[in-house]
Amino acid sequence: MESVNIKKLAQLLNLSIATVSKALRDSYDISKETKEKVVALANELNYQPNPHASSLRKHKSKTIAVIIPEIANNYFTLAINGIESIAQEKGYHVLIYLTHEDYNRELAFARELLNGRVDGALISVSSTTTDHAHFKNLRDRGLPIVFFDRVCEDIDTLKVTTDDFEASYLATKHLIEQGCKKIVHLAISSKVSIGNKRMQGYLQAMKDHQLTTDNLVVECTNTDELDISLIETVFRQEKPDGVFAAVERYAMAAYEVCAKLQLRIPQDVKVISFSNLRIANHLNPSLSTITQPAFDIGKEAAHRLLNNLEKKNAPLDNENIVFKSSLIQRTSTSS
Amino acid sequence: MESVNIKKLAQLLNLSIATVSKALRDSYDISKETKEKVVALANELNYQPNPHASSLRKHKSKTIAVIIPEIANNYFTLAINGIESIAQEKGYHVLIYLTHEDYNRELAFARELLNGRVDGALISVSSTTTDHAHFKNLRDRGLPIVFFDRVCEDIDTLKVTTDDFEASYLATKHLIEQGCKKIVHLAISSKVSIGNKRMQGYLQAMKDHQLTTDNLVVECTNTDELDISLIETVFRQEKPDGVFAAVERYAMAAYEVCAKLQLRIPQDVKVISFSNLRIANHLNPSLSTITQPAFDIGKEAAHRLLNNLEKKNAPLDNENIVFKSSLIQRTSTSS
DNA sequence: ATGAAAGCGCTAACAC
DNA sequence: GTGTTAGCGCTTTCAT
Repeated sequence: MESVNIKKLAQLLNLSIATVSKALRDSYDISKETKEKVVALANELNYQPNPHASSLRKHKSKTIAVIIPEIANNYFTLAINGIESIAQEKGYHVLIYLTHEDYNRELAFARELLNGRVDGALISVSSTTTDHAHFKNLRDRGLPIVFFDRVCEDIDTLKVTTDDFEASYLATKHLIEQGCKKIVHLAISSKVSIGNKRMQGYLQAMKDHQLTTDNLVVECTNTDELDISLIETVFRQEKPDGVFAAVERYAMAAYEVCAKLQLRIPQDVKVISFSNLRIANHLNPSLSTITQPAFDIGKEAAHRLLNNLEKKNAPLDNENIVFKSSLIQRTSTSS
Repeated sequence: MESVNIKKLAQLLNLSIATVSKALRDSYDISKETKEKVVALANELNYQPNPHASSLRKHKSKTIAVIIPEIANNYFTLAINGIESIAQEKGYHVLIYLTHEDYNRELAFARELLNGRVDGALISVSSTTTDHAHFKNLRDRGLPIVFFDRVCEDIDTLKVTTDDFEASYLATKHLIEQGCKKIVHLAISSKVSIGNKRMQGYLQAMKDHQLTTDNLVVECTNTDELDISLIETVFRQEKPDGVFAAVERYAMAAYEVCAKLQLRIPQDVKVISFSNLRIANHLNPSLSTITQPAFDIGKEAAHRLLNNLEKKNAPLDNENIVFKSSLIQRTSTSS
C-alpha cells in the first residue's frame, strides 16, 4: 500500500537511514539543512512512518484501549467523547472494546491487553464480573490502567468516579421531601461498584427517615422486557409512590410500566433517575435526574492515563478522583 | 511488560523459533505432538503474540478505523455497535476517530490511514467536508474503505445508506396528509450526501402537492443555540404548521422553540424527524420518526469490509447498498 | 518434520 | 554531523 519508507527517503537523498530517521525526529545532532531537505522530501512524498515498526522497536504503541460494557448509553458516549478529545490532543489512538456486560468477553480482552498493542487502558467493569483477577494481573504486570465509573476497589490504581452514595442519598431524600413514603429502588447489579454505592445511598436515606425498604429493592437486568415485568410486579404488589432508578434505562422502563398501569407521573408515582439524557427535559413528563459530568470524567481519566504513560516507571497511584454529580429537579418529582 | 515471546518458548521446548511459530499457527508440516507441547506451554505461560511484529511482517494489522463525525448521536452509536459486533466475531480491532464535523481533522486522519496501522476504514463524512481528494487518495492507493450514511458519491467503493430521498418524501407527505400546508425543513448541510437527499425528498413532496417551499428550508448547524435561534426566526416569520427535521437534534431544538413560543405540538405545529432515539415514545409529545436500521447498517458495512480484507486484491465494488428506514407515527404528527 | 536465515521498517547505541 | 550496525518479535522461504 505505502511504499515510501525511510530507506527510500535515504536513497533519494543520498543519506543514511539513521540520519533520515533522526532528522525526522528532529534530533539535535542533525544539521538544519539536512533536516529541512529530509522533511521537504518526506512531505512531498507524503511519507508516513510505519507505526508497527516503530512500536515494535520502542515498545510503545501510542494507543490506548477503552473497555466498556456498552456504547448505546449516554454516559459512556459522553465519556468516550472526553477520552477521545484528550487522545487526539496528545496524538494517541483509541481502540474500543465492548464487553456487552459479559464477563467472558471482558476476560478475553484483558488477556490480550498485555501483548503490547496498547500502552494502557481505560476500563469500566461489566455488570456480570465478580472476579477481578484478570485486571489485577494487568496491574501486576505493569500495564497502566485507569478505572472509571464502574471500578474495582480492590485493585490499586487510579479510579475516576462520581459521588454515587451521596447523590443517591440526595435523590432518595428528594423523593421523601416531595412526599413519597414507599420508594422503590431500581438497582443495577450490586456486584458492580456503582450498583452497591447507589443502593447504599438509597438504603441510608430511607433508614434515616424511618422508611421501610422491605421488598422495595428491585435488581434490574440488561433486558428491557425483563425489567419491565420486574417493575410491573413490584408496582402491583407494593404500590410505591416513588421510584429511584440507578440508571436511565430503568427509568424509561418505569415510564413504560406507569403508562401500562395507568399511573400518572408525578401525581401517583414520582420518578428520579441517574441519567445523562440531554433531552430529559422533553420527556413526558420531564425527568428529574442525577446527572454525572461524564465528559469531564472521560477527559480526566484519559488525561491522567496519558500523563502517566509519558513518564515511565511511575506506576499510577491508588487514587480516587471523585466528581460531583448534580440533581436536576423536573416534573417527574414535582409535588 | 510481556517477556514471554516465541524465542523463549523455543528455548524452553528445545525447538527452533520457526517450529514454534508454525506450531502456533497450526501449520500442516508440524507433528501433532510438537503442536500440542507448544500450545500447552504457550497457554501455561499465557503467551500472547506481539501484534506489531506480526503486523510488520505480514503487512496486515487486523485493525480497522471507524471515522465518524460524532459519537453522542444515537445513529452512530448504534452503527458502532453493529460494527463492533462483526469485528469481535472476526477478531478485528476497532480504532475510533471523531472528526467533530471538522474537515481538517478528517484530513489528518485520512492522511495517517495509509501507514499500515489499519487494513481498512469505515467512514461517514463530516458535514464541513467539500473536497473528497483525501478519501480518493486512500482509494487510489488501495486502502479498502466503505462509506456509510454520509457517503462520497464520487468515489468508487462500497456505500451503505438508507432510502433518504424516499423516506423524506414520505415524511413530508405524511405531514401534508395530516393537514400541514406550510412545512419547514430543518436541513443538515447540503454538502453531505444525506443532507442533499433529504432536502430533495422534501422539495419533491412539496412540489407534488403544489406547496411552496420559499423561505422554508433552514440549514441548521452543529450548535444547539444557533439552531434554536434560526428556528425561532423562521417560526416567527413564516408561522409554519409543520416541521420536518433531517436529524434528531434539530427536532429537539424545534421542541425547545415551540415551548418558548407557546406553540402546541401537534395542534399548532406537527413535527417529524429522522431519529434513532429509543425513547421517542416517551417524549412530550411522543415524536413521529423516520428510523434507520443503524445497527444493521453498521453490521453490513463492517461485514463487507472485513470480507473484502480476507480475499486479497479484490477491490471493493462501487456498489450501493440501500437499507429501508421506517416511518413511525406518534403524537407529534397526529391530527 | 524441523531449523537456519533473511527481513518487515524503524530506532538507538556507538563509531567515525 | 553522519553512518554502521544490531536488534524489536515475528513469518516465511528454503534447506536439511
